[in-house]
Amino acid sequence: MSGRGEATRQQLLDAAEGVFAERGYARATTKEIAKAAGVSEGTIYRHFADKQQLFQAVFIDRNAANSAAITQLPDLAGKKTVRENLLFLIHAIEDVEANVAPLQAAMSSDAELAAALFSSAGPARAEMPGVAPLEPLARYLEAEQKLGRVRADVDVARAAFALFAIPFAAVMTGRMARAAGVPGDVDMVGAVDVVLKGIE
Amino acid sequence: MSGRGEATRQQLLDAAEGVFAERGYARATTKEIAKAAGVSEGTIYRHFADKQQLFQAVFIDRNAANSAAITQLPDLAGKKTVRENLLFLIHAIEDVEANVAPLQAAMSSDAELAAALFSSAGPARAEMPGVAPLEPLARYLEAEQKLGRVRADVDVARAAFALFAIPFAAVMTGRMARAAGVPGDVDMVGAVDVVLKGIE
Amino acid sequence: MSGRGEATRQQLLDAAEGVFAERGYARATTKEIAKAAGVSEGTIYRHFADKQQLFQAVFIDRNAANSAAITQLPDLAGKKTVRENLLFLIHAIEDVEANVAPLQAAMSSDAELAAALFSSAGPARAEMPGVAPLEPLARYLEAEQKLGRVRADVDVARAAFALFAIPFAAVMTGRMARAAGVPGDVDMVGAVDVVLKGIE
Amino acid sequence: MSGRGEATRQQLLDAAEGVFAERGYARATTKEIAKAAGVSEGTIYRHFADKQQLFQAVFIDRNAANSAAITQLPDLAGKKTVRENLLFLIHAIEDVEANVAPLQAAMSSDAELAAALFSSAGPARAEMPGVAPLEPLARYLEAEQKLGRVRADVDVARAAFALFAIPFAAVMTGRMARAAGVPGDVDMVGAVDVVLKGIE
DNA sequence: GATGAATGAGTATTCATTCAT
DNA sequence: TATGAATGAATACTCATTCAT
Repeated sequence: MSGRGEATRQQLLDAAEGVFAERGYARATTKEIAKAAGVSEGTIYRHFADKQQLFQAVFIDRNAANSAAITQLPDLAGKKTVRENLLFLIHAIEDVEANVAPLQAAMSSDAELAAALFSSAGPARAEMPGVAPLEPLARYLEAEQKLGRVRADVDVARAAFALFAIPFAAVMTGRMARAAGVPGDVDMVGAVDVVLKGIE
Repeated sequence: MSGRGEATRQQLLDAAEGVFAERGYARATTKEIAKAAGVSEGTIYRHFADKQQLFQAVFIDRNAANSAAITQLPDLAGKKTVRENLLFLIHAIEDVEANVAPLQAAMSSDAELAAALFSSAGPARAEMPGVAPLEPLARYLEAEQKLGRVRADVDVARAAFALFAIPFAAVMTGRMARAAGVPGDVDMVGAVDVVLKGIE
Repeated sequence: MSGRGEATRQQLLDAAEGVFAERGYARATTKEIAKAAGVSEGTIYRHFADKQQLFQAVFIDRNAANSAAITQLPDLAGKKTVRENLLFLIHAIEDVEANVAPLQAAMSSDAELAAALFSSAGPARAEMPGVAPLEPLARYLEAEQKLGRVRADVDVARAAFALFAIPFAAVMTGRMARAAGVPGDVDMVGAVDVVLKGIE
Repeated sequence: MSGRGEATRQQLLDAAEGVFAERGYARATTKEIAKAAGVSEGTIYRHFADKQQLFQAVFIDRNAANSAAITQLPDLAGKKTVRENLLFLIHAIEDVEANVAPLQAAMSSDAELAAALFSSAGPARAEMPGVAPLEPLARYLEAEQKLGRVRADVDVARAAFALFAIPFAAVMTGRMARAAGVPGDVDMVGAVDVVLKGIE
């Protein structure tokens, strides 16, 4: 809320996000982050207790922005076609995952880091970054079910997972493929259409 | 003729797999790996040029065993029911992913590592660990399609991805959830049933 | 403005010179150098990119001081006697060589080090440490030749080498003898007198 | 004197000389020496107590061969011209120094190594490798002096050093120059001629 | 005698973190 | 607040040496 201090904090968060995403948590050095933020190394420690706290801050920050975007999506129910809405949703999830994936990867390859991050306040599963979109997706399907645009015998939770899995897997395998230097494009739309047939 | 040396190599591969999975690539120290293998640190370098090569060896080793198991699964076509076969396949994929996931995570959080690993002999996407099951799955669906047990208008490649995404996402999110100390069980069977409805 | 940092750098240069001279390049450990300089090991790398650059810095530093002393000696021509001047020169060269010899030894026993040191900016032979005194010596003889105090038929370059070789060999063999625990004194003055007879 | 054992010992000495000369003592690894000798690493220790003893053996071996060549040179006195004989001598010394120089450099840059080498039996200065040629050279001059071909007022010891210094310095500076990638040719003959003028 | 697998002490270098200015 | 010099613990890797076969 104040001037100088808050500004550098934001610079640090932005710089850190980029470096963490590019290099991974372990390979990201405080030196590089400081340089990217245009501040001295010592300055990091005036704003964050240590590297882990900086990571956590980035993670929370990014996730807040993303989940805000997704949470209000169930309102689409009833408008346009189900297919259009679902494709919209799927791409939204893809964006979210693409944003969080690098941070997630860093976390999931480092048990200690993950544990430390969630140790104090074990978050509800719904709030867990990366899985967060599941809930709004289920609620959207439920809404459409009430409107009769989704079959009554569909288990919305299961269906939500089947749909969510598509952009999730697409982003993850895409990352790996790119890292390996292989073209990793996936036809998400086609895959969603398959699932759609079982739902509508 | 392959006595002492080969045995040590195996011990190292086994120990390394565990440590890499637990700590991630960067946090895994050669010291810890050597200790877990019950050998001295120097011994690692008699068997592997460096840490990266050790990781690569573990990765290839594990993946070879796993993909062997999956590749011969398309033969199931025509036997039992499609649902039984698919559930069997999905669980097989789950096993594979569960095995490779930790190494994958280690890799995908470290772009440089991944690049180095696949740089020399860029593998075809089909051989890429983690995505390898996609191909056999598609071939299985194709076989069933010819037998009339899968709808003719289904794009088998897209459907395969939709199915593959389920155990893939289940394993990955499960790992993350466990790391975060949250119960992360997913009803894979239910999700597969949703997709099945669009296929059969 | 050049306070703390510059002081530490000087301490490091001084300490490193001693350790390199005593132990040779390879046997000189960064640990010992740091200890001798009264700083931590990490500090070395804040001032020098690596051990080799530290050595190079020491080498250049020492040589700069020494060659400055010698370069202005040709001005002696015409004053005192030729013999007095030459003996003065010869002792000056002895001092220079005594200073540079340990570093030279460290270098000449390590071809890769030497190559690396001079690779980028291949210096002219005249500037090469250890041989640097040759040129001023030749110029002094030339000046005396014009004054008629050195025979006209003397090739000054050759004569300079014959004279230069005396303190050079004296210092080098002296070092070796001392290392071997043998008294290695050489009568440089007598040797110079022999050469003088062929010149005057 | 026996078959296999003695042969491998010689192979090791030859290989070691090459590697020591090329890499210097510290940079020379037992692995590389063993490979160059075409034997296994362990074999070295069947023939030499440790790396230092191997170095010592090489050093003594090489020096014995060289000094044998030089010791019998004083017999030249009276034959041909003094200049021809001296040039012949100077080139012989050059050869000796060229052979021993790398080993010498290794030694003189490593006080501990030198001390260890000469610790047990402190050799007389005359036997000290690298300075060994001084004595025969002095004796040759003395012989010529008696024959009246060298001036009576010349101090043969001093003159010997002045002459010896020329090939010594030529070889040493030549090594350094070559290492630095600079052409380091020296006109030894011209330098000797200068000294000759003071002697004949 | 010879091998080569195993050792473990040692080395240069990195990097998160601290602290005087 | 910010700096950047200093730290020191940690790390991957090397290499002379040992020893069972």
